[in-house]
Amino acid sequence: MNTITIKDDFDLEKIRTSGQCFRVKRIDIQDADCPVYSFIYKDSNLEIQESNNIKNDKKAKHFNISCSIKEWENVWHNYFDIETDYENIRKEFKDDNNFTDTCMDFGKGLRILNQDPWEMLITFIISQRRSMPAIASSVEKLCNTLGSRIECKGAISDNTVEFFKFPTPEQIYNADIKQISDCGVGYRDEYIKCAAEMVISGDLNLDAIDKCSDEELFNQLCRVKGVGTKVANCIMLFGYHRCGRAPVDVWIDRVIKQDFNGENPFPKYGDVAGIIQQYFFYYKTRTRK
DNA sequence: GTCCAGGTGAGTG
DNA sequence: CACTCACATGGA
Repeated sequence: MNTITIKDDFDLEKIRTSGQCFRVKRIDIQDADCPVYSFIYKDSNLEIQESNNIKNDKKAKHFNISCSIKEWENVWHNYFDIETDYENIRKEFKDDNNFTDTCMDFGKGLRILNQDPWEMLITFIISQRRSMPAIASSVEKLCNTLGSRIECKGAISDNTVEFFKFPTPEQIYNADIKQISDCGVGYRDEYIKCAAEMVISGDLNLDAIDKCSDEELFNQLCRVKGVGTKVANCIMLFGYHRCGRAPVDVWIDRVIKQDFNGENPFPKYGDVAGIIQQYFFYYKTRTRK
């Protein structure tokens, strides 16, 4: 176990409930000040726990992590988007209006994660017309049924933990359609299998399109059945870190109508529109106002 | 039972 | 282009 220090603009509980990641687990440990959070990225599993032992620094937080410092730097530092200065972004748009200020204050500590594009593609195909808990449930079933099992040692919560990787395109394509359907994905089962076929055949190269412009990347993603404007923007924001993209779902639609007089505010946020959107989304879904 | 959820594809005008 | 409608399922 190792210890790291991060600027006080990083909140694990907010990230877990922010609606961009659906496999983060919170493990409440008896007699511990802070819960342990478990994250998965490709083959890697991270357990991370805020440490309350060192409380002398107000501008920084300290965390115990299950991985090596090297793995933190190689994988998780980028995953959590540590290099981006969110405080500076919030400062830039402060006093824009009351609502924006409230949301940015409320959501301090959120990050836009750098997640696996393939996982984002399937996860957000599943997401349409579903609640966040329902999405999480389907994704977990998909992993547990079709994904490869991994055992890793040196965790915080226990000596060894097991987890399931997100299923590969091959694992999904080779699965019986009923296995996919049994994950509770409804009519989206065919979309999921289709997407896997496109990736396996090379028709859609998820690595190569990382180099594309926003417009071209958007168009490529929309070629997949079940991927429309909103889902494509989610994949771009959470899988390709295109922070100028602001997905408009039912919640953000309410923000535009209720809090901006029906006028879409996102164009004026430019290349951080997706980040501002995330503050709005988090506030709206948490408070349900 | 009813209503809603991080919407989209297909059909029509 | 804009508009309508069906769509499977689970949680509140």
